Amino acid sequence: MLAHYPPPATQSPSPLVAVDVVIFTIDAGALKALLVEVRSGPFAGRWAFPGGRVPVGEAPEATAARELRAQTGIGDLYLEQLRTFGEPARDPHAHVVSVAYFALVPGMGETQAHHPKYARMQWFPVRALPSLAYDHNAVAQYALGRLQAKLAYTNIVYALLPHEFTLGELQEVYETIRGRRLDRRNFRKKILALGLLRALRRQRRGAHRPAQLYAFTHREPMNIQML
Amino acid sequence: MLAHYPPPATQSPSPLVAVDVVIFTIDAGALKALLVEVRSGPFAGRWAFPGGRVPVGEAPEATAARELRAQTGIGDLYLEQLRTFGEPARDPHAHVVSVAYFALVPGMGETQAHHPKYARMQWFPVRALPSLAYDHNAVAQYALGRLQAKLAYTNIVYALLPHEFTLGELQEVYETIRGRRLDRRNFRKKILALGLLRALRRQRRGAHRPAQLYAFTHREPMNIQML
DNA sequence: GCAAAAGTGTTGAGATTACACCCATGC
DNA sequence: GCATGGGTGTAATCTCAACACTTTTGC
Repeated sequence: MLAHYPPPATQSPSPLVAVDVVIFTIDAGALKALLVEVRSGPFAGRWAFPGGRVPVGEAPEATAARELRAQTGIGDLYLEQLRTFGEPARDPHAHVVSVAYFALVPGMGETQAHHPKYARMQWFPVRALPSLAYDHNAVAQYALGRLQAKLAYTNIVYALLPHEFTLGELQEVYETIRGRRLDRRNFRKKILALGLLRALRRQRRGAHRPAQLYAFTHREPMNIQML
Repeated sequence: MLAHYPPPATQSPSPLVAVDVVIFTIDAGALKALLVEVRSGPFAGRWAFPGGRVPVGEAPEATAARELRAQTGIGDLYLEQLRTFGEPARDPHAHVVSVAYFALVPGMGETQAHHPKYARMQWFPVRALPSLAYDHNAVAQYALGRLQAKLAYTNIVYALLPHEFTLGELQEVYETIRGRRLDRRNFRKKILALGLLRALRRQRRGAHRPAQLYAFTHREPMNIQML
């Protein structure tokens, strides 16, 4: 778009611009985040959140979505800006100002894609992350705080759940992220009173008594007092 | 710090990095923001939030604090990151990724400093801002939303008030920012019950009945359910 | 029949709202 | 004396938290 403006060689040097994406999912009753192994540089061999450089002419959010799709195959997800991390020392190789994003994908994404930049890719439980490259442990902590906070006053849980789910599964997501148990009767009263769910005509059959299936009436982010 | 790493001429070009600072204050019973007049470029003559380029080796937050002090003389203030705006089209001159900050200064700062980059500097009522340069109207809207939200669950009002103040003045700040009237008795009960204030031994004398003066017990940001 | 998850109401405590009158001062 | 903002309490309502038993199914 702005290609007719040449790179500003005459201007004073600027830090590099990058994005990092913290992708959360719920898997096996645990909150997990996707990490990739850094292949080269001072942090080679360490785990980090997926990301990449922002080229001139592309919005950082577009870079985040594009890199995510390229590296993981994940296309449809909830993506919001988290915070920008710009300490000069966060990357010893160069001063990189990184816009961190925060993404949610529903249960088990089959993310087995590959990317030349990274050796491996794996979901890690958020409560037990390894020592990460760059300042990514701080990024992870910030992202978890944001997720916990937004769970209370928005409806973004929808992005962590498949299209149909039981109230038990929904409650389990809340309990997993907030890290404490909730009363089942109070939870159901509250969530149903909000009118965000519609009961489907189907039930989930499992090892025990069948459970009513529900779906969200709206699958866009809304501000609502949930908990 | 990282001066021994030369500017990455070998790397692909990166957007420029800048900061913009939305400074709020309460003045004459109105919420105001500080704007400067852009002197050159496509937006010459328009108003914008103060800001500047982030040099290699400096954290964006440090740039924001430094520019603010240089341009306005304001040194001691509340400063937090707001959000990063990086749409390529936001600045027609070049792709500038700008980290926006959000600052609060207590009543009437005597900010009459000058800076060669800007012609004029002036406080504008936030509810009646002119058409701003870049995407700064969107930045303003985002900042106002953040201020309103944080007023409800933190104690950051302290940064908008002088060291001593009356409960009436405190309530007026809340009413100004939230844009609606509050019940005086309920407000006082609530705010005093939080234990964030201590009554001083002095009173404010004015045109009418003298009012008890209060001060905050803590002047650091804390998360607390205020309203 | 038994283990395991689903489903369902009531009560008490605390928080929030609504509301009206007297007080101290400057002019 | 009057206009103006300061100061104070109570009752009704709503919200939130605590709490136990029955149902349905697979095995």
